[in-house]
Amino acid sequence: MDNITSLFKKNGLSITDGRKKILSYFLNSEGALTHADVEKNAGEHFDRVTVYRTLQTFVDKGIIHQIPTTDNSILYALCKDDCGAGHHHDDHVHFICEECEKTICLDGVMVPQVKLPRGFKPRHSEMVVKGICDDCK
Amino acid sequence: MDNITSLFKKNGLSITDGRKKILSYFLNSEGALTHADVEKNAGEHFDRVTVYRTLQTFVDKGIIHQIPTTDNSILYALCKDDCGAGHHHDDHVHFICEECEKTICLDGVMVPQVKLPRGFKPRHSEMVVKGICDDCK
DNA sequence: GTAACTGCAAAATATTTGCATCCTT
DNA sequence: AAGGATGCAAATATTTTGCAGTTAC
Repeated sequence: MDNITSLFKKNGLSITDGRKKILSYFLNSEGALTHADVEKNAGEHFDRVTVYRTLQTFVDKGIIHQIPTTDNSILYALCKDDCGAGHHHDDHVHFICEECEKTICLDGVMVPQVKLPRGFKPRHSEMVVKGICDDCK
Repeated sequence: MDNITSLFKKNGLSITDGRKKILSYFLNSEGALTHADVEKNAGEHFDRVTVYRTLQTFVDKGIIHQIPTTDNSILYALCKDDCGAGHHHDDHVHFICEECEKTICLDGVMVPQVKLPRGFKPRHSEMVVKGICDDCK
């Protein structure tokens, strides 16, 4: 039983051809992908709706996570091994380079907790840092 | 000639009623707003298209900037240099209530510094926390 | 008067939902 | 066989574009 299969099993997902191909695409790309990338390049034609549902399922199960962007296209990237359904505790800081415009996952930099005023219940925190990345400096 | 007028002048923009009202809304909110916020709450009804174009113009001129989120809703906030003297609207955390959909500026909660990997130069940090606000809890 | 701005209509895109069919277990 | 997954069609929602009328300078 390969990695992909066991990952699906672990999350209670049926092992289907489409899911295997889409996840393989992420593993082989080692980077963030858009919905359009998946729809066009995941190896065969997948219905647009199937891609929406598959990506959402992967996000829900903690297999991939979303990276915020300012251009109306959400990026998706693989999560670290220890993510599970509901708890993306690899919630890390994202860095946007103002030079090359690339968005980079700073996997080693966790979003810090902040103390909120009385009565505020946090559910999800996001932190985006803009500046100049290592390649462009 | 007030702040708003001179700011538009400085950027070569015509001084129109709509732009003044939308920018005033940002100044009075002192925080991040979505397209929908502007369309609904900027003081009068603005055409959806006008809001798109106005926000884009402000971004292009460096009057406001975009804060990416993962839910397909871009946040817009005033840029530092254009805030009133001594006011640094961008340094605090923004809270978005998932119940009432309001965006709240937590003026007392500063965005924490994070330690970035070698070679990364931060210029600007944003932090957005989503959850349930004091009113909706 | 001219160029820039706005609003309406409509086109183009993107996302969600319902349902019938097919596949996994 | 049962429940989940997929694909198609269609309903919604979002964003962009074209153009004619209006406003700022």
